[in-house]
Amino acid sequence: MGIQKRKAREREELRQKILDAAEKLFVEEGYANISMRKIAAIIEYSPTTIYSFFENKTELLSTITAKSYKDLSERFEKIKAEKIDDSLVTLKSFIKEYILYALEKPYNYELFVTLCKLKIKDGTIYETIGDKRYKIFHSWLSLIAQGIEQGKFKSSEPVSILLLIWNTAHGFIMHRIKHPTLPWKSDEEEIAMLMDMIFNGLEK
Amino acid sequence: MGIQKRKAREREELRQKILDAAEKLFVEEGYANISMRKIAAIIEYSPTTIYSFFENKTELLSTITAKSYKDLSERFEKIKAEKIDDSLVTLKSFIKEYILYALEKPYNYELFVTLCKLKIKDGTIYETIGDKRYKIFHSWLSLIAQGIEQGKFKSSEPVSILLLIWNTAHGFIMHRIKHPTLPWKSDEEEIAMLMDMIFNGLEK
Amino acid sequence: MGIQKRKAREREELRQKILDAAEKLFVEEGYANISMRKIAAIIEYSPTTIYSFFENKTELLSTITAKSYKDLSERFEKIKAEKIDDSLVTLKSFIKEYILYALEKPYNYELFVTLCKLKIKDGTIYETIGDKRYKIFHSWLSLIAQGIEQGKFKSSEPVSILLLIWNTAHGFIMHRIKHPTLPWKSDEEEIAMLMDMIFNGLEK
Amino acid sequence: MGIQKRKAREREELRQKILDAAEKLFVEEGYANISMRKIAAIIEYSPTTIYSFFENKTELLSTITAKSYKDLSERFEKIKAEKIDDSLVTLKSFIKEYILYALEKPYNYELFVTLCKLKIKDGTIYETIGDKRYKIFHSWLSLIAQGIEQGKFKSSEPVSILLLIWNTAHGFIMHRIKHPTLPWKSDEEEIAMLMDMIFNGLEK
DNA sequence: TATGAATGAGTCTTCATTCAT
DNA sequence: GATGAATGAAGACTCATTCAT
Repeated sequence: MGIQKRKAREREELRQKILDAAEKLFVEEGYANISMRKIAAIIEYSPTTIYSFFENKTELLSTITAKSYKDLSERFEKIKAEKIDDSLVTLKSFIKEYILYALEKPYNYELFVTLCKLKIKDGTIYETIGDKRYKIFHSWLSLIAQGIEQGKFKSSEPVSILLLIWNTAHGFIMHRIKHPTLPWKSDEEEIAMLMDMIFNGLEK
Repeated sequence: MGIQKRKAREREELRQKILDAAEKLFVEEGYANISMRKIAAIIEYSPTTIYSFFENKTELLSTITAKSYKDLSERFEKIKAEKIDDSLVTLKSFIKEYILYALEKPYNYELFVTLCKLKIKDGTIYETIGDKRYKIFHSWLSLIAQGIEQGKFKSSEPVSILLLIWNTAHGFIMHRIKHPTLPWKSDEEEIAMLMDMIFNGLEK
Repeated sequence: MGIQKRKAREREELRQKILDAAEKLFVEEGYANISMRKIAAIIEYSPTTIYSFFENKTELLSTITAKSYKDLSERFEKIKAEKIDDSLVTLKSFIKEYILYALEKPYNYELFVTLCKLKIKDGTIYETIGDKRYKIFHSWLSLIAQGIEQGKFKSSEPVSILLLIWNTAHGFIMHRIKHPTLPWKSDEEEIAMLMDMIFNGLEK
Repeated sequence: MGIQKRKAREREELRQKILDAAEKLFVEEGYANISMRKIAAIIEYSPTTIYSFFENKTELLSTITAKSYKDLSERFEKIKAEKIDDSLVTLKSFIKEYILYALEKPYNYELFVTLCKLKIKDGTIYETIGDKRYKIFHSWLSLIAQGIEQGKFKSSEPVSILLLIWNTAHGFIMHRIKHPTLPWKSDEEEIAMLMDMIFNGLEK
């Protein structure tokens, strides 16, 4: 039975190599320039082999996307696990983590932003990519709600506050990524300035 | 003479149809997926016809871009013409106009954002698309500098303030465009909330 | 009626301009790079205009070819007109003229060589381009025949002698044209050397 | 193993078919009119298939050319190997071989002649096709030099003699190929006549 | 008579995908 | 399970040619 196990393991490794190669291309040349041939060339297998793992290019790409999103999700799970009492402090670490992740893996962030569909209904936020559901902003929203209850915000509308924060973070991230030649300070400093503006603007 | 006029008009209309089709493709499939063939298919003419209007793909694309930017530029010229005394009031109308324009012509805005290259050197901002130079943010920057001199801002760094404002506006615009199903309030209200946050956050 | 005359003259001039432009392209960029568009651009008329003079590209090109050949023909007529007594002297001036013309208008020469069909039957030489018949080598052949009668050649076969001479001239011309960087002497000297070799080789 | 061998053979045959088709096009329509599509049509495969054998059109064409030249080269190596003492005798066999090869493989010869670039500097001859260097005429030149030293030629300029010989051979070859309906004698006889003319013309 | 407008076929090349093995 | 071979569709672009005016 050891043989079968090894085979399965090797196969899983090859699958991973494909995904890594695709992500590499994605990061280096952008979404539009991922080609099955190029992936095959990197892993030194024939293009056909890729098709034994993924139905077609679309499936491969959406697998990568899902992985990106999962990565981001997991980061947040870690923070949540730390269980900090102060709602705003926790919220701020979420935001910071979000921005840092985006700057670290800009292409993944762009993919996520491009493909994620959001809907908010009855104070609950639905986040879907393809068929899968996620819940990153869920925690943001409940932290904001807590903050409102504790009388910390000028506004009393959690959804509006969430959007203001999310939009603002996003704007910074995109410009930071797309205009690297602008005179940015260090990421730490930029994020601090941004946070200052946001929370000075929103807190009572 | 009437015949020639009509012909010229029809031709101009066709030219416009080409540009519209290209913009449509841009927004639906992204910059990389604009193809001469697809444009031709949309306008129901042969690809060759497009070449009777534009030298090549590059020229076509830069025409679209330049037009977007010119539109935006012109809006600002109008505001500037109104000559308001209070620097911050003027700045706010600029920002509002910027956002309103972007929401009104989202394709144009996206193109502009995608292709515009910015550089700031010695407190001057250089904005280039292809070979052409523009100067939209110029006025923002000097208004901010004025505001600083008048002791209105916490920070004394005009460039940082400019970037904070610009980023924030951009983040709102993109999300407002890309996630239309989110529970946005009216544009007026959203902009008001955004401005509140920004200026409460930045002003002394 | 002067008006009609003028119109006819203008039209003939335009036709000539087309041919000149085509020949220019032909000389500058080679047979393969003559395009109707380029011709039209040179004469500053629309491509369609050319079609009112020539059925199609093929007809235009064969017109040029015919003209080239006619040029060459006429040169020889001039020499013939000079009526020199000594058959070999006349033959030599023909050959020299042939080579000089070819070096002067190399593209025309190439066209002529490419398109001319030769047949020799019963000591008579038939030279055709398309449908037209010419008679350049006719005179060569009869001069050679005279030379043989006068006991000047080793061989007594006029056709073989003609071919030897023609081949040899052609080889020099083509290499002279195609390999301009080789260390050629002046055309005069090269031709003299060639003639020496040919006639020392063939004469008794 | 038999299967793999057969496959390899079939593939090699297909490769050869591509080269043959290209050569056919070259001769029928000229170098400029060889197109990947036309080749594909001749071999009844899709154009893409050709790209699995050759990187691009340039590589295909230079493969043909290189092959032509190599063929010719090898013939000469054989003669050289025979080491004959008399310089002029050897030279004559070289020339004869050159002509025979050209008549046997006229397409190859034409390609070689079309693409080979020659330069002579300081009595050395440089023969290049694309990037590659060859040395066919090298031996001719040194044999001629020997002949001069042995007082066999009227002229004492090896380069001029080489060119005279080469030009003359070329002229015969091209006409022999291009005008097959002329009343040529057998190749042997024609070559003999040509040699007679050349060497009677050049030798003391 | 001359042309502006339009096209279909062709140029090289790349790519996702399939199929027999 | 992996692949070599092959393809059809698409990419930008050029050109000879036609047709209505």
